[in-house]
Amino acid sequence: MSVKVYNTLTRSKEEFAPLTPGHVRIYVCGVTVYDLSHVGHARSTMVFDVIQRYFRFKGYRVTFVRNFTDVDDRIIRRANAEGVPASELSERYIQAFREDMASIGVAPADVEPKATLHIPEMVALIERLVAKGFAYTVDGDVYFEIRRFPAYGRLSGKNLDELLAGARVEVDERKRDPRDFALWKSSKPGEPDWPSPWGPGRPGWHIECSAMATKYLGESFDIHGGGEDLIFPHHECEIAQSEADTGRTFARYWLHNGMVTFRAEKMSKSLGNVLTIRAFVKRHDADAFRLFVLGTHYRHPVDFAEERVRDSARALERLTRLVHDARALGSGTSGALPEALGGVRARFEAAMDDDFNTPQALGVLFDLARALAEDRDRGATDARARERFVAGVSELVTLGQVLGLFQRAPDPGGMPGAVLRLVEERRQARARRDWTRADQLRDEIQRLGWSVEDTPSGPRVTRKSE
RNA sequence: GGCGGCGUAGCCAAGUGGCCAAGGCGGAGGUCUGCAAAACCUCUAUUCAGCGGUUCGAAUCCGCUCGCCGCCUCCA
Repeated sequence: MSVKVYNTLTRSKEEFAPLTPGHVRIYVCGVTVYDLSHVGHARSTMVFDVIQRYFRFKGYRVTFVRNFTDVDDRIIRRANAEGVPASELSERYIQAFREDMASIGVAPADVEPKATLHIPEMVALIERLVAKGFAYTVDGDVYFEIRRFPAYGRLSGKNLDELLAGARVEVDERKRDPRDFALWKSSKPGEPDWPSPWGPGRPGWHIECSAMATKYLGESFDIHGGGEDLIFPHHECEIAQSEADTGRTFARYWLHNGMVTFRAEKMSKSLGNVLTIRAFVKRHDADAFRLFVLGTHYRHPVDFAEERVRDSARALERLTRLVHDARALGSGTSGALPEALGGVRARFEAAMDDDFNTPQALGVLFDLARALAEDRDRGATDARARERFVAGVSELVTLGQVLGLFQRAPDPGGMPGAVLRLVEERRQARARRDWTRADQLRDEIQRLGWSVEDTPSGPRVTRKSE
């Protein structure tokens, strides 16, 4: 079965077929590194992480590029405010981004290019656009001339006249058309700059993605992704720059994720309603966040709420218990998947093939989980149920990992000796039916931040969440 | 104002023309258990914002109304 993707360009679901059979090339707009990333960035990055994982699962070779935009007004402003070079500031937040993404189980991209390391490519592209008559120079600035590219507005569905009527475009008399956008900006005092044929300056916002995508994926490639807030102007401008230059289709499928909102408003720096990934991870489990994010289709908005993440954590607990229980039974199985599980993968793939319908795919996993729990409980007396259980959990883990779940190794212990001793003492107390002492010990263990549950196979000790 | 989208059970969320409207959380009852917790089982929307239309048949298509959001300005 082939994958269907919703293409913003055509506003419809299309059958996905890569330009090169068997090889998917994806470019996703990363972040502008001027501050810590928040859960909105996390969602976007995670969504494309899952898409990328799914293509690999389907057997495609994937080249996945996610850039860092490390030259920008906000970076410069902040760096100047802090009195550090812009490069130092952006490098700091690139590292922070990588740490944050690792903490929520997002895999690194195959290529993670930085804009400032691709200035020559950008300059060359701008030169070609000038030479071809798509761009013009004014006082050391270079602008893209929108009228020369009739398809401008197609991606975002903008009518060019209405764009003008909107009139929130800055008025700059030097531009031939107020809607023209900057490819190159001449440097001002206190700004980093690079040499160019038009004098020292820095690249405009959109040009870096055109240059880097082409460098790593070719003039024409398969998927370009990003948040839906990038559709206009960013992606619109990328298309104009790249296609004006090459005369070829830039990206063939444009995928956009919905925003994370907070109390129904878009989470963004300017509204001041952001929660950083860092702050988030202190309070919640990474997989719970993933379940929370993937529980909504990637194109729809997600309204962030701590209590909903906690709901996801409870749901996740059901899955992880199954995984732990299966590990306790040992992993040796006959490999052959019991027939009862045959439909699970097909249903999972059908959901994911349909524009990455992760909520539906998760539904399949929970259906599986229910069947597995039944088998587990019968496993004590029923060998076939037991075998089905172990094999089924292995399938659950396999499919869960396609969604990026279950990446962490099973808890290696890490239990303080004090807790360990109390647990053992309590076990002995229970053995001699000293319930008073046992309950005292349980309270003590809880005060240390752990909880004990008694199961037929002994006490189950876990770190207390919340 | 223009463009795009959303409104499904207490909460979250799939489903977009035809079996009983997925799944999760919560809730109720039950099993298990020294207790507790967890787990497991069963139940939990005659109904899909409202109104009208198309159709043998609509949550799903069309129209209108109401409410909400995103983009049009830096933004994942």
